Amino acid sequence: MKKFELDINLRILQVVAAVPKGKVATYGDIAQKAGMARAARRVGQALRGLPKNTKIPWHRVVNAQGRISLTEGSAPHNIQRHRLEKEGVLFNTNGALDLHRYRWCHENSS
DNA sequence: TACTTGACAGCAT
DNA sequence: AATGCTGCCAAGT
Repeated sequence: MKKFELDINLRILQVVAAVPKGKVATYGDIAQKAGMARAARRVGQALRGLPKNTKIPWHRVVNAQGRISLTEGSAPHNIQRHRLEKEGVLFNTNGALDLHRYRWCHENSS
């Protein structure tokens, strides 16, 4: 059996699902919170296997540059940006969003 | 079985 | 600022 792999994906998905609406997180953040500090790529792979109708808010995950890592002009990229904008996340002319503003900081208010 | 690729990120040059 | 290397881990060729 796969042992870990399943569990890892599950953890990643849980972390992604924990990102509040209107906020974003980087692959590195997700990886770290999932317990794999430098396995940012693993996060992308986990998200990559998600079905289109998944409930996981994968669109809230962007790269360290605050940009959508998917190929620009591609459908998924377009979808991600659209969803983020719909949640109030604004993009610069550069095609990037302000991580300093939207990044899901490890705040534990309350 | 070995090498390459990929929704990344951090550091060195 | 731009480019290259390394680490990380799974999947594809």
